[in-house]
Amino acid sequence: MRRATDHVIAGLEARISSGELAHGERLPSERALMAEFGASRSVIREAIAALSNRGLVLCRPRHRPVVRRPGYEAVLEVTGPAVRQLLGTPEGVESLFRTRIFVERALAREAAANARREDIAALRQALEANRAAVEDTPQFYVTDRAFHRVLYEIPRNPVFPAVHEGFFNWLRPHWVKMNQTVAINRVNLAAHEAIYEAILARDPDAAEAAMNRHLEAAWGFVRETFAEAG
Amino acid sequence: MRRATDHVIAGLEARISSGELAHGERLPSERALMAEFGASRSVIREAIAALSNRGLVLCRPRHRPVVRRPGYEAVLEVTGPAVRQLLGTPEGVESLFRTRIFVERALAREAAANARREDIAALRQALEANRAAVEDTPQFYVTDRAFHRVLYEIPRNPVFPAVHEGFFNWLRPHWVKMNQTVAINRVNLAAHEAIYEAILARDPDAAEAAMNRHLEAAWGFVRETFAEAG
DNA sequence: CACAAGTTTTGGTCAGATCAAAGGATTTCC
DNA sequence: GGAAATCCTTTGATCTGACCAAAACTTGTG
Repeated sequence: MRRATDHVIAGLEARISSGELAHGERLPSERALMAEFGASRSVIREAIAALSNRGLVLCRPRHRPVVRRPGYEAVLEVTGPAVRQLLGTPEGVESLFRTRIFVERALAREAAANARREDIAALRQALEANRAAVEDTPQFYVTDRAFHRVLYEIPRNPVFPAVHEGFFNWLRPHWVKMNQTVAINRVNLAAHEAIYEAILARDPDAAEAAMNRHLEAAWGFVRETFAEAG
Repeated sequence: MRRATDHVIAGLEARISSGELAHGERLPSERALMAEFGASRSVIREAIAALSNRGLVLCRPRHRPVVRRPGYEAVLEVTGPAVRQLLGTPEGVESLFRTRIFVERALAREAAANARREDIAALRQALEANRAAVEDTPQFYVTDRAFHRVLYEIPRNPVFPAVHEGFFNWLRPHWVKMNQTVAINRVNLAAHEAIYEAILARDPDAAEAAMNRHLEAAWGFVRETFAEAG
């Protein structure tokens, strides 16, 4: 039992993945599509909504939907609303943060074992940006994020940068609520330095341990904020 | 700029998370909802579709939507269609498989370091099921999956079992296409034994290495199948 | 050539109607 | 009495046609 909507979805999906509808191009108007597929606007509209939820088109209210090349970022973006549901509860936040810790410990190990020369250069550059921004809390957040980003790029697997985006976007609300101070920035800077040193020394165990200390401490800060906020 | 649909979505979300609409209960009929929210069926329908995409309700064609408690499985399920888009390309499959390898290497290490007595018992039980099913290929697939599942449960973080579901469901089509033979089953069984031994010996490095060999070999089998299929 | 005003297109929403499947309620039959 | 077949109401899926306000496009003007 197929719904008419499914037919339209399949048709549009085909036209997108065949490249007939190119990335960045606007979708035909709803009325044009109803002529093309011989369906009413209801089903066209429903199909477009479905494509939007699959990350194939980007919909803004009152604007023509825009075709997007499916990518890992799109997947994470689509996942956003569902994840936010889970972040309503403290346990949800903790689960997600601990997942992040798990991933980044492994990333630190991976970096120590396999980082190339250019990776290490990128890491050092990010570290210097940290140092330069240590007095400027908002800017430090940006460079902090960039430092971790480098680690997600080292495996050269496009899934990881997308996961990085996901973690940071989902957890940001809980992060900015935190009391960010220059003192904490210094702690984090020192932690980054330790991680960098361990990676430079090609010592996976030390890198993992340093990352673990860093993120467990960060989690402690976040949890404190929770406790205060009640 | 708010759309009427957003209002209905918010209203239903509230009624769900407040428990007024309990898990497993059926949503009111579309006609009832349009009376309640003073909106036309179009917006009600669009709102329900949106909730479905957020994993808050489960929709089957021609059936009344059913309320679901938001959970990590729901998130992964919602992500499914988008991920499947990416799996259309061989690079997509490889990225996802390598992500799995990355995660399970870390899980093996984690297990060796922190598995409790009951975890190890579960692992041994799963391993024995592997042994018993080694001649029965379809059954071996089931027990194979169960063995890996145990590893995802060891960190006691609800995100991981959901990720396990995701990996297996997404990759299953590429797995079943593979030439599964008793010979391959034996290879995998031996690999599982090696992983188990390393975890039992509390040797993270050996556990990670064993897992790595296991999954790289598996990836080799999958890739061969690709090459044959063209 | 840029910018403002006017016109057409188009997404968001509504109202009302049809149809076939789902879900009960009812009756039939062992 | 309980399982199975049958009837009837509800309800999801789809269609038609319409209206409005915001976008997108066109045109006139400085």
